[in-house]
Amino acid sequence: MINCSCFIYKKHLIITLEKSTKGLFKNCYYLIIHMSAYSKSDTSAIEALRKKGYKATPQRIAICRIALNSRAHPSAHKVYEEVKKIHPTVSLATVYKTLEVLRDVKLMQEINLPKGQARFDSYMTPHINLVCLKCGNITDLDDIVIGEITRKVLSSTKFQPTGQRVDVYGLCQKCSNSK
Amino acid sequence: MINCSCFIYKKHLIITLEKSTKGLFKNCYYLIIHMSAYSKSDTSAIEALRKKGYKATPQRIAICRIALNSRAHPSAHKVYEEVKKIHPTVSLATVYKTLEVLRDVKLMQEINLPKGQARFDSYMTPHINLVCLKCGNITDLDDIVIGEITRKVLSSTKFQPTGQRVDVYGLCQKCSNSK
DNA sequence: CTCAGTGCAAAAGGTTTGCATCTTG
DNA sequence: CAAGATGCAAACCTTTTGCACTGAG
Repeated sequence: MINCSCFIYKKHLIITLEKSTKGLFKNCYYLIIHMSAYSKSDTSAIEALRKKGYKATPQRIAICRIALNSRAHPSAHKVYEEVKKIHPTVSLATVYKTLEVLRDVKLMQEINLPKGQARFDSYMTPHINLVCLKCGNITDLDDIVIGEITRKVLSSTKFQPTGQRVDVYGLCQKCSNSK
Repeated sequence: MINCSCFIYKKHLIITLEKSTKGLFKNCYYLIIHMSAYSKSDTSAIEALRKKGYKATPQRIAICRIALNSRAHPSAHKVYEEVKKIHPTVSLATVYKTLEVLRDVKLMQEINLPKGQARFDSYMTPHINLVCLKCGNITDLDDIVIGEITRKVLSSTKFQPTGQRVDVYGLCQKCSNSK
């Protein structure tokens, strides 16, 4: 076992090499590893797709990598922009079809907002979306209250819940300060 | 003070006249009053509009009457269809503009759903929307849990909430039976 | 009498679809 | 090699906008 200090910067894991490890990599002081290339989601996404009978095409894997690793709640168009950097010939239609598939295999959910396009959320644990009405940013907030909701629906109605969404609209700290 | 029995049938208040009151209306045994003509929302909507500097035009009042008295979470187009029965020349653009105004004066909120158009909800007390993924019906459910959400956001973040929405997706009783 | 509101038509998105071509399993 | 996926363009739909005209306050 080797101990070394490391930190994460813009989706890269940056490892500072100590004397003991430096010898292993000539002329190197740091190891910079792009995390998405090693992220778990690739294989787990492929599995999830195949389990439901979907084919794991390169386009779909690229879309998964981008959409599932982002906590920024990207729009379909934003995902498209990112995917194009890897697959320049990809089409918006494919992105839409893939996002539909990812919803089907329960890897993400859709957030529909007033005025504008759908946004996508790969954080599937029930949570609160804090939607800023000024800058449009969406941040997630975990809370136990949320788990109660499905339980209440089940106990008081004949409705069969399969998913849920909790949005709180308002102003984020930045926007309420600058108002 | 006059006591008489009455009941409501299809938005009409039906008053059965007793001996004591019968004399006041010659040859009448019932008074049938169309409630929407006397519903509170007309005057309260007009007040709410004027308070914010909006003019209370006949079109707006008609849209209020329809949109605010419906618990069916109508779409903009559905509201338009209904309003046209009263104002045949009304345009969809006016409906959209008015719904925007009604949101602004806090008389209703918008529900954005996957695949399709926005739906409108005039029930402004925090509640749960039970959205059936098969038939598209939306029913409301009151629960105290919901009131907790804003409180939690306030106590654990710097976010300034102004509104909220809780949707639970799934199958309504009818659809889960017929599946 | 004035400014906001209306209605029309056209524009502007975002999303979906049809279809020939290409790929995965 | 067959079923399914891609990519392109066109179609779709909901929503918004521009503008001349009308009506509420």
